[in-house]
Amino acid sequence: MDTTQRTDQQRSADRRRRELLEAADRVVLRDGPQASMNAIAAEAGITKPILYRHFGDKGGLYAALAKRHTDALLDSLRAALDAPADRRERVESTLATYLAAIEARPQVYRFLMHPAEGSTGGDHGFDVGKHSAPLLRRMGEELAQVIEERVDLGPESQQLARVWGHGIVGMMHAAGDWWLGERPCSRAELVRSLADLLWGRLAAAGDKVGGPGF
Amino acid sequence: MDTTQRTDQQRSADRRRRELLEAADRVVLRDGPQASMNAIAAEAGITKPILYRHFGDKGGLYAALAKRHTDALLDSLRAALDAPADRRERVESTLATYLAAIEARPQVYRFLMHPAEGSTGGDHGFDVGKHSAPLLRRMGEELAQVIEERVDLGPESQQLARVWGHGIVGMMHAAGDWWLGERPCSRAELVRSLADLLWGRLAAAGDKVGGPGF
DNA sequence: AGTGCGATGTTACTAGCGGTAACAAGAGTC
DNA sequence: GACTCTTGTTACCGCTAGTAACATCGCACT
Repeated sequence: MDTTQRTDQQRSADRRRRELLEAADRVVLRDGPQASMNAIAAEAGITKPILYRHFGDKGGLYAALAKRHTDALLDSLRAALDAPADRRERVESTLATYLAAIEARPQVYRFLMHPAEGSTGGDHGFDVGKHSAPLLRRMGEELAQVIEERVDLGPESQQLARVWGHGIVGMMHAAGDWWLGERPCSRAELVRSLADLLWGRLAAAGDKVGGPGF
Repeated sequence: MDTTQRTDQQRSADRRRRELLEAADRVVLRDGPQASMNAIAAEAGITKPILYRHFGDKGGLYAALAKRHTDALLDSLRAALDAPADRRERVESTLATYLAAIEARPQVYRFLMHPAEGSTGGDHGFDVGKHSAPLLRRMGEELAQVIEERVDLGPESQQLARVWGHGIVGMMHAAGDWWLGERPCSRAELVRSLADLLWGRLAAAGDKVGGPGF
């Protein structure tokens, strides 16, 4: 039968694909997101057309690469987010997990967030339009779902949860990006400061001397 | 004297530079951030080397272009941020100003946030490393300064203000990006939801039925 | 055996990019 | 008139993403 044959072939192709992805990973981690297809092919010990047969174009390869890392990060975030602890604790541990991840592998992080969008060759540049940083979107949606499941927000809870999901993820991302560049404080301090912000300390704090009119 | 002469020449060069920037603006707004130097030169009615004499390389041109828009946006944000009103009002009007700006000119916004980082030609690709989105950084620092000037945060206020500045800007950015893509609600609703988040509604809300253990 | 077929791999190429060198021409100064 | 500075050009380099055409191995089928 050709079913078993096709299965064998497909399995072999899948293994090859994984090997190629691992090679691409090494190159991207070494050369940054602007790693060339030639360099990736060389690292894998083959030549360009094979890469194109497997992934279509550069965008396809990058999307496959990003999906792997995104899935891994989201898994660890989910674990922190769904832990049986009180809300503040869960928020802090999620923040800490994210920050630890980007601290441990900053190149992966940069690749996921700024994946070298401007493909220059020809008109076949992969459509960057909306998919600028899929990881952020996915994290936002994920968080929104958790919020909506577990927090009582009254009517319009779904919409509010989505706004908050994307907003909180953006806060975490921007603060993490800045922190990674300047390292102005420890990770624990950053986590506490952000959690304090989410816990309404901005509203609770008083005005500074000089009055609100100035 | 050659002082007046040089002044004349410089003024003429500056005018030319401004014209070139406006042409580049038109092309970037039409073709997106991956607009080619050839296209920009053609739009300006000249050829490439002139662009390179004025701006050094593509990164220089993009930086000059970004600075113009960034300055303009920051000016209007500062106005909202420094208005003589109470804190919540100021926060809401700043959020509204930002969202109105990105809604009015989404292409400008995309250019500022995702400026086609991966320059492919040669090794002279402009160093994207840390300067991924200078606008976000500048906004974060600006906001941090305002917070530190006007809000009483006790000791370590400076560091806390900077974390919050970058965090809030990131929240605004991510939520705005998502909102611009999906338009799930009106601008006013988004502003209120985000302000509610900053005002601690996440901490104040109760758990949903099912208990915190689930 | 031989014959086809589908995957794997190569070399050699195109078109377009960022960036530069070399050269031509106008304008003001001595 | 010669000298210099700025503005502009054409023609090129090395690189990129992506493709076409050809070679080759393994396997099934008759």
